[in-house]
Amino acid sequence: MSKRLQLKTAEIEKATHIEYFNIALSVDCVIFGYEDKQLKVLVQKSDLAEFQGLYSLLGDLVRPNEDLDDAPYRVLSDRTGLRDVYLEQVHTFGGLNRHPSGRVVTTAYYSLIDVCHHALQITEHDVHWHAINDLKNLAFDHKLILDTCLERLRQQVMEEPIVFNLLQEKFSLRQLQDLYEAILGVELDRRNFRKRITLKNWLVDLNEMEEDVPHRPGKLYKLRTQLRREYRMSDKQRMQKMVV
Amino acid sequence: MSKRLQLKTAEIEKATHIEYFNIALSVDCVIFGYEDKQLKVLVQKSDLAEFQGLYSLLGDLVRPNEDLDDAPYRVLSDRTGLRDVYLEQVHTFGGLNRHPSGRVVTTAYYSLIDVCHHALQITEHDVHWHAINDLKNLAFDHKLILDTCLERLRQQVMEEPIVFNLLQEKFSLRQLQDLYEAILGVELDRRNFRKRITLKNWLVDLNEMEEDVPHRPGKLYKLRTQLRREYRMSDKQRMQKMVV
DNA sequence: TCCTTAATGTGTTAATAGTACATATTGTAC
DNA sequence: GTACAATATGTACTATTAACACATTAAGGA
Repeated sequence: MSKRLQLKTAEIEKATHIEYFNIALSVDCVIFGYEDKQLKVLVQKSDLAEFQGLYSLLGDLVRPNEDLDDAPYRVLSDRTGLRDVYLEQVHTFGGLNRHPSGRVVTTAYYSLIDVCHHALQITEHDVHWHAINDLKNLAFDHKLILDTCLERLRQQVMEEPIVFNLLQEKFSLRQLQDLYEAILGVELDRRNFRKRITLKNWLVDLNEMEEDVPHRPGKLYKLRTQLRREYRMSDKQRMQKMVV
Repeated sequence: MSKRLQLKTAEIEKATHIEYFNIALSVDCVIFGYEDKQLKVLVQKSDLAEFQGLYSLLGDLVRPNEDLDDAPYRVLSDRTGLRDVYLEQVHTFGGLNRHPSGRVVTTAYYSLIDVCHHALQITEHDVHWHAINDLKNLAFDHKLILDTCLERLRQQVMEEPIVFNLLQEKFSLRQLQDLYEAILGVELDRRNFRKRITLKNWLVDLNEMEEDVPHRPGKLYKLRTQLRREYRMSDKQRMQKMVV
């Protein structure tokens, strides 16, 4: 696509003059994981002098021939090796000075992935998991982006069966409750938690037991196959399905 | 800002080569109004041949030196004369072929304004209110944008006191219920509705009565002054307040 | 003036969801 | 086999939601 493309609308005709195309568009991914009873996020060392010593989220510029919603999918695929991840667009941040190198507007997505997934491979040595609670500062406005995504995640976990993307296929109710507590940052009553979960009818009892635990083993469950399919899809895939 | 700006990060250094800056960024506003017991939206005739006869939302390209969240505010101000409107960012649409003239990514906002506001002036002759229920097609992907914003509005009306932006200062409970019904598209029980509203403690009884109605007049209420201030602010203003 | 009409204004009950809390059971480890 | 620690389950209380019926007030016409 050339910058001298055939512009047809009045509003776009002005663009060539004032160089409207001088805004770059990026995506930033808040990639959540769950490990050691802690909610974690994938970060990397910032490569900007301004932010020396700070971590930043994983992101990239959107390519000229790339659908916006494909970009975070590509970032996930490139940096973690994972495909078919859960992805959700959250907010677009367009402050004038959010990027020290120029005008970059970024769309934030959050993703939920299984830290133990066999296909997960983090090759870049400076990319690593970091507990949410220990992150006070991030490069750019990435702390704001993280907080915004975390808030959205907290809103959604009680309504939609999405947290299972953070767990392995089989899990006990205790593990599930630990996860919810890590996400919400509160302690939950075990009996009421079990009641709420069973009421939602999301789970299937596998009639299997935990193994190699230093206490009485709990029953194992998995997410209903139907729901597992539905909530492993990216935003874009879901939207396409809605249209169909 | 020159296109030859000092790029510092690796990811942005690639930009100059591949012409990443060839993506234009726009905002589109779903401006809701309420009239004749119907939820309406401000639309205008599309000026593109491809969409002849179709309406489109009000939008504009984001200016190089303009904060993203300021752009819809400017659109509102330019096209309706209104300032201090309620504005909420909803979603960013970045499909490859959503704009026939080139690559334009758009961030959608919805706004709630009072159709009877004294400062409201729609000067452009092709801009007008259109009932939501009669709109089957819009230019571009604007029908999808409208639907997405409407869905978000429906999610929010029961939680936050925002619908009052659509009404004049004084209103009866019947008028308020009609408005909720128009937004949600369902009929509500009068007694349960009144109970829910009074429980939320949003309203102040003005000890005044409706006048010039062809039936028994109802009591008039207004939104608490505190809330009225809080929920008349734009997204950006609220976020700034949160930081402070 | 009185009666009809149409809308406002309020209360009760049943069902459902949510919260607080106690006891029995099972497997591990000593 | 006994102490321990975690699983598993039930019950009473409260709050919220949903369904539903009747009295009251003003307008308008006979």
